[in-house]
Amino acid sequence: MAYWLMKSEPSEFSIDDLVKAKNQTVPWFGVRNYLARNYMRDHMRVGDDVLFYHSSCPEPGIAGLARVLSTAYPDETQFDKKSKYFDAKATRETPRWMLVDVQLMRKSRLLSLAELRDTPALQTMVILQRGNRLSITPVTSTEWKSVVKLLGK
DNA sequence: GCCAACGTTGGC
DNA sequence: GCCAACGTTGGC
Repeated sequence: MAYWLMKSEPSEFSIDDLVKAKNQTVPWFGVRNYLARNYMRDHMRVGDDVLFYHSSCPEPGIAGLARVLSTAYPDETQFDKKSKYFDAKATRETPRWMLVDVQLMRKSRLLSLAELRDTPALQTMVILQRGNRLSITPVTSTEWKSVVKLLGK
């Protein structure tokens, strides 16, 4: 069992969108970074736990808990000429971008970035390291437990 | 394969 | 809107 933090811009896809989504599940489309892709393709397993993080917004922070619902499969948006995620170099025979399905466990209070920074037990989080911009990062079990504790219940 | 230029991310 | 950080591109 592994733990992950996955960033989403709420203007594009928020925790409330996930609450409303069919089966409260979303294909994690739009990742266009190789390391983040590799985490999904090579390291995520069904049942892994996910921190759903809101980025590039007025109140960045953890907005809910989710889990990995599928193994990796091709991201359809890479084939869609009308999508901003279209990739001319990707083909169905040799897809370049893979994703997993993510299902809501529960929406939480917003655990703000400031609060994360103020929590000694969370200083090791990749997302808090200087210069880190990766949209998917591994989380340790210790960090996970600390976050759940801060969220309460 | 190097590396300068350029583009993107994302908090502030 | 700024800008630090870092990934990608492309000429050589």
